[in-house]
Amino acid sequence: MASAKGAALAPPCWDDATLSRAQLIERVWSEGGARYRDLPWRNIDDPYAVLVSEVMLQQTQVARVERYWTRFLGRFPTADALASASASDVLEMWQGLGYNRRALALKRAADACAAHHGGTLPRDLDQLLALPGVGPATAAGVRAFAFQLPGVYIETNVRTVFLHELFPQHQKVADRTLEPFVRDTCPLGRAVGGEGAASPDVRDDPRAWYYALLDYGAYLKSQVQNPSRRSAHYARQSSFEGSHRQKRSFALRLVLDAPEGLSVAEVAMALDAFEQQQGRPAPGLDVASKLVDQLAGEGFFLVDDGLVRPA
DNA sequence: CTCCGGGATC
DNA sequence: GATCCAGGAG
Repeated sequence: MASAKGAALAPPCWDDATLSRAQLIERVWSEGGARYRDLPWRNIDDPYAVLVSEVMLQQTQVARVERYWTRFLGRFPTADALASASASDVLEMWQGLGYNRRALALKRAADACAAHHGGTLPRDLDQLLALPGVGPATAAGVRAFAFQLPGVYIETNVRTVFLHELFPQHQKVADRTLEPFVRDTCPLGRAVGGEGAASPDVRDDPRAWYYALLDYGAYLKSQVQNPSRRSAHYARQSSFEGSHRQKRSFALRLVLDAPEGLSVAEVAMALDAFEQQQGRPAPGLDVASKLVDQLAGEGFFLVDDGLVRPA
């Protein structure tokens, strides 16, 4: 008899699963529907606005994104508007949200949409994946939430539901293993290329389905120990205090506040003061210089003649 | 695989 | 103090 543990013994099909396909689908609609979150970026048909939400939500909690999304859309209402903005203006709007690279990537994605897609977003999966900062999850999210198209959308809440319901005793379950189940439960939506109103039945809508999955997953995590820890892709992250990441964020904040530009020496002095104030040794000029070069290389800063300015 | 932000929450 | 977060890129 097969052991219940180990990724190799994952149920290969529904027949071996702890729950039938119909049972799982019913449970998701029921549990997710009962805990529906009426978030501002839901049930909107603006693909750009959906993209902004998806990128903001990458590794970032819903409660934090709520405060940023509305403000960001007010300032950059369209992909063209974002493409026309300066990187520093975008980064300023992003401050406090975290993972500042996402802001640069999102602006570059808007640039690409303005240049190659007439200021709109493509529906095609591969064209979405070609956009900076858009991976499998974000692309599937845009397709489901903006275009109501079916697909495989796997992120932490979706993992939570499938791991909890279908792999309760398994460890290190890969997304590759979940994929067929996720694909097989997503409704197909209306016919490809179809026009007009969406199907009157919400249960045919991939958008409503994934909302239900997200809401059920988010709820589950408040009830049981995070099932996503049993994902093969789960990884703890190093602490933030005293990290290189923290120095990056400090340097970015510093330079954004100095549109006229700073010398590398001035950046080094500010960083030294910050570190010492935190009870840590001063990193010194060498570290600050490498930090500036790195951030400049990623497009955060412009450096000319030893002067560091916001990009 | 590691790196990337930053705050709420426990 | 740890833990987590609608992930993506190198």
